[in-house]
Amino acid sequence: MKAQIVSLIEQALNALKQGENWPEDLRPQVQVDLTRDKSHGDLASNIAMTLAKPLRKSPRDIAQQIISALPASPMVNKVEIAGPGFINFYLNNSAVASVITDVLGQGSNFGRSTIGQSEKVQVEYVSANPTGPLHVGHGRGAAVGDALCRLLQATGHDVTREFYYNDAGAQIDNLARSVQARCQGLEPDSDQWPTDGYRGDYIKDVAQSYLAGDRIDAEDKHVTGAAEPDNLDAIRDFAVAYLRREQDLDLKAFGVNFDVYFLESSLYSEGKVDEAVKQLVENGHTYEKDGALWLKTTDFGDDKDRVMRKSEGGYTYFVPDVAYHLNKWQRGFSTVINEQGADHHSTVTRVRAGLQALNAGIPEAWPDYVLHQMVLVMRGGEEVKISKRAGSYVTLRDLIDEVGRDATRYFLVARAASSQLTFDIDLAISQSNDNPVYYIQYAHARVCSVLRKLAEQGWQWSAEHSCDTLDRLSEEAELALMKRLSAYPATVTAAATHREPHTIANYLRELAGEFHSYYNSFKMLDDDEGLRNARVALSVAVKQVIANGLDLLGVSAPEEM
RNA sequence: GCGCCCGUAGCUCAGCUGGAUAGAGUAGGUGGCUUCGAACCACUUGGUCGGGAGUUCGAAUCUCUCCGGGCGCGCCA
Repeated sequence: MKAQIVSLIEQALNALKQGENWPEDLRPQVQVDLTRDKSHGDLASNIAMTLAKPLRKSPRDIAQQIISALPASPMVNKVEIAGPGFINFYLNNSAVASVITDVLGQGSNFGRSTIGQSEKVQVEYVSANPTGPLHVGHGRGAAVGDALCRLLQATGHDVTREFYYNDAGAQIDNLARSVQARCQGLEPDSDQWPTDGYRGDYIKDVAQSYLAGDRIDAEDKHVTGAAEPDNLDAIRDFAVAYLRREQDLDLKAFGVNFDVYFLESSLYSEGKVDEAVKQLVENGHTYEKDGALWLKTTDFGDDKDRVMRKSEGGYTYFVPDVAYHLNKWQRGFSTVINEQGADHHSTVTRVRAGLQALNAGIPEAWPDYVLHQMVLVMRGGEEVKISKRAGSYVTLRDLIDEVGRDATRYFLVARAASSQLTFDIDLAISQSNDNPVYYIQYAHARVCSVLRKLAEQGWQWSAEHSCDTLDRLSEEAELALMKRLSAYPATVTAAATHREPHTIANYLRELAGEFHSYYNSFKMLDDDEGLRNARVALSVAVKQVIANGLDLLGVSAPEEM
């Protein structure tokens, strides 16, 4: 209905443009918003105020001209000028109620759109190295990244979900030596414990499994333990596969899946790293200094140049990173979104600089980044430090087990990624009934309950027939609910374009709140058949939109609780 | 010192590309189940939107500058 009002205003403006001598280049953007206060009507536009300066007239005069030029519309009851020059539109009830017909007709497709035009988009998220179980920070990345993917799919993008991990290099060597030490019966506090070794108890589990000769089946790796404590290579392969499998299980329990697992080692084995380096050297953006090879990232906005090849001969991590992103570009992803922890934000400039230096026609601001800030974990009133090496640790699986999958996902995705997040485990566990996610789910379950009750009473209801009775919905609460429902599609597209899945959580909270309030004030299953059918239709529409929205967040919509 | 993020009610946080009297949860207070599920609702207490300056019809929102907190600033990833 918003689009129709915008169209009416545009027609009025075009008419005015003929009569008046408006500047040619004046192309006003018509903005129409749902009003916050019902005394301001249903929809309002600030167009007159934005035109005041270029036209050198008072906003209220312009508003009056626009109103006079507005074409008649069956959905508009009244138009008023208010305040400094707002144009307020009052809609008739049937125009507002048409959203119910839309929701019931479109079902799970309500809110979905094709604005993405099947653009190939890749989202890389989690991308944890296989050196330990996933922790809360990874959980936030998983929740945000997955919700982003769902949003992009809902808006018509062709989405690929990708997980990149480092299965070679110094960290993996540390891992292998740590497992080996456990195989030899060493404890982390031993003098002989490897420097920078991983001290967590899970290392002991890996060692035991290796010595037992277990077979490990991870998503992309299958390894049998060689049971030889001296064979560091075998231990390395086994440990990586073991921890990859653990992460797979964590992600599966969290309801997060990937299309592609990309191994850093493949970039080396397929010569992609050497190719990228060669290209960078040929393009003249590198130089030798102190026995190392440097990339002049300062040519592309970095504050200092970066070492590509260390004096000992190995590449620094960002070289395979650049090769990896070149590979993404070559795979045809016009948009790539990297969801990462903000502690790695320094890679953004570096990767982009490397890609520019390749001179491969990649846009300067490519790829996109969504960076989430740190998660502060509270337990027993104290902050739990996350340290893999120390082994003090809140794993994602602990959270799922203790708090529940739905609540964990909701908590981690309900806040803006740019804000730090305090996850109070005690609160999430002990007061789990006051959890906002249950509040939303409860609204859904309530409608399901109403439908069960309806059937028990022997009453019939169908979406098709109820549409004739929607004019019975005239209570303030009902009109407000319907307006809220009609705002859903725009909420979805905005969340997708701005990459802000948390706005869906906000929307659902408000929708659920309005529904609970409505439910407590009015009887759904009224004896009056017309009124009853109309109210049930509204309730079912609310249930549908809650289900659609929760699905975007990866949270379930239970029929009973 | 430089870069990024944050600073809104006691606490945790929303406030869409600037819009009409700043919102929610939680905590505190008072009420509401013989009636569709009380995991709910109604009312109520509580804020110089960190400070200051600027941009304009209008700023929590944009710009600048201070103050405070987080995270980065490796020939680690």
